[in-house]
Amino acid sequence: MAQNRTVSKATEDFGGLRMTKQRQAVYDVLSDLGPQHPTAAEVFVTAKERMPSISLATVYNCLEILTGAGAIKQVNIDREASRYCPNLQPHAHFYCTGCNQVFDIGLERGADAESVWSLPAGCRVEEMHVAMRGICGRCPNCSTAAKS
Amino acid sequence: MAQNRTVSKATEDFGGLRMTKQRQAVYDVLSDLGPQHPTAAEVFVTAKERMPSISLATVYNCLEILTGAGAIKQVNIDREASRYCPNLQPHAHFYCTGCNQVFDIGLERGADAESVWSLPAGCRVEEMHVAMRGICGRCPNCSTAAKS
DNA sequence: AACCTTTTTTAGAATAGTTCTTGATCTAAA
DNA sequence: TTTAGATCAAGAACTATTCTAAAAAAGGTT
Repeated sequence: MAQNRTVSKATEDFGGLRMTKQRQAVYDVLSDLGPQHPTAAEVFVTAKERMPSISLATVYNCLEILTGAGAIKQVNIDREASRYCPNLQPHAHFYCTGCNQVFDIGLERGADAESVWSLPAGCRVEEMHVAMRGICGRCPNCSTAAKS
Repeated sequence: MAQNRTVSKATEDFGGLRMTKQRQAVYDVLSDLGPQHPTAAEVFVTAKERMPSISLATVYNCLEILTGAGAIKQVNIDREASRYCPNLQPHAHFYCTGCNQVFDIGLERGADAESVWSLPAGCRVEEMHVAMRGICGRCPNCSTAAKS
């Protein structure tokens, strides 16, 4: 996971953002836990193991700043706790109600998610969030459920 | 707005749901305020004008029950307060950061929102939420912003 | 109608996630 | 080294929502 990201992650520079120890730690935790799409509280637990002085408020602060700088993405599914993800490619999120996990879903080759929607003229989309909910069929629990 | 819905709204029957006075009131408020996508608190204000005894907890309860019965849809954009909408057609939501309003966006004729995403085999989507954020270009405020 | 059971409503307390506040600490520049 | 501004830590505060317990309403049965 995150193969070709690992090399550069420690030195990546996002729009003149000052990479403090805390921000780096939060970013690193996120890129290590990437596919798990951790919540702020989950990031905090792992970050605290590595840097015991870090506080939850700081984790929130860092996540917000990293999001604003475009280094990570905030993922909201329903009104559950926000999750964070270091995948900057355009992608959707699939929340599996069987195993309670969030998966990234890429675009089909050549497809464009925006064009299926009939946007009024003059409408300018700056951000698009696509979330699906269902059964992933990957885990034992889910593959049984998927058959029904 | 809601032209061909108005006639039937008072008598619509959603899966054997008991249509209590409160549920009817909440549903009516929602279908009157439809395009505004009101929050629970906003529904409460208008519902209370019509039925002064109604409580906020009941509004939440009714909205949940109506959502579960498929009579209305819950709309979540980022972590802002949930909004509710009586439009049952498949549609996306456009949140305009210029005028702070939410618009429904329909599918292009013949288009399918799911097929642009490369879902792993066995994955079964039960629900899909699409939210966009940007500038609508409809109001004076926004049409200026849209040009830049 | 009178009784019983179940559902719904109400009002307020409780909760969870997040944001805010304050003072301390760090950083970069002069 | 001093100074100004940015960042951090800890805990209080806030907000949307859910929970709880008791009262009220709605059905169903005699």
